[in-house]
Amino acid sequence: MERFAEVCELMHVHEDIIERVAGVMPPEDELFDLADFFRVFGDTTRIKILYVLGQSEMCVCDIAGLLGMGQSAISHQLRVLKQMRLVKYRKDGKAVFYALADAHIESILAQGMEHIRE
Amino acid sequence: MERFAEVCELMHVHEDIIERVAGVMPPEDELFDLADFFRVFGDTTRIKILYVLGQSEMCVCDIAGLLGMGQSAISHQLRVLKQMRLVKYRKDGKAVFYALADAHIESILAQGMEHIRE
DNA sequence: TCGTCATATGAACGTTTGCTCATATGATTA
DNA sequence: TAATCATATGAGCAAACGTTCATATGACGA
Repeated sequence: MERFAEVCELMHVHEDIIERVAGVMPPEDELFDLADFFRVFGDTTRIKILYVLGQSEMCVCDIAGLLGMGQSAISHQLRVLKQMRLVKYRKDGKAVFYALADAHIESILAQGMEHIRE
Repeated sequence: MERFAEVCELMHVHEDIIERVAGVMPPEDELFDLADFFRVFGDTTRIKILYVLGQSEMCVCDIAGLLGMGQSAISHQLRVLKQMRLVKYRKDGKAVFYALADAHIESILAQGMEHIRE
C-alpha cells in the first residue's frame, strides 16, 4: 500500500493487521465528535460544574460562589456544556437554573473516577 | 458566607443548597486528576489511537500508517497515553508494540459513543 | 419608567496544546 | 564496527483554550 510507504520501510510485516483494522474504523467525523465530547470533560472548571450539578440543580450565581470563580467564567463554561447537551436549564425570573441533562453523565464521571483510583 | 458576597447580592436564596453541596465535594486534586484523565480522550488523534489499539496491539509505525500521520506525532501522543496509563507496551527488537492498558478504556469510549448518537 | 439584579456575550490576553522538523537512542544486520 | 531501522525526544510555531474585563440583555421591583 502506497499510503504506508513514506512512514516505514518494513511495511510488509504487519500489513494483515492494518488491513483488518482499517476495515472496521468508524467514520472520521464520528471519531471527531467523540473527541469533542470528551474534550468538554477535560477541564477542571467544567468537571466541577458537572459534579455540583450532579448534587442539585443550581443557578449560575450559586455555582460561581461554590467554586469561588467569577460569574462570567462560569457562564462561558455553561455555554460549552449546554452546546454539548451535558446540561439543561430552566428560567425562573431573573435566575437560570442548570441541571445535568441526563444520568449518563454521572455514570461517565463515575467511570473516570474509578480509573484514576487504581 | 463572605466567600459568596462578591459574586451575588442575593446570596441568602440558595444558601442551603450551597452548604450541602460544598460538604460533599471531592478534594480539589481528585477533580483535577479527573479532568486530566478526560483531557486525554479529548483529542482526535488520541481517540483514533485508542480505537485502533482496541482492535489489535500495534507498533508505532502501524498506527502512523493507519492514521496517515507522522511517526513523531504518534510517538508524542503515545507518551501522553502511556503517562495516563491508558496504554501499555512491550518491546520486540526494534519495534515497540502498544496495546490498551485495560478493558475499562473501551467501555469509556463506548459510553461516549452512546451519548453522541442520541 | 427607572434602577437593580442575574445572566450572557465579545474582545483581549496569556497559557496550553499538537504538530513538524531535526536529532538522539538503542537494537538489529551486514 | 558501521550502517540501518524503529522509536523517542526537544525546540519552535501556529492554533485552540480559559479567564478577565467591559458591556449587553432581559426581568423584576420601586
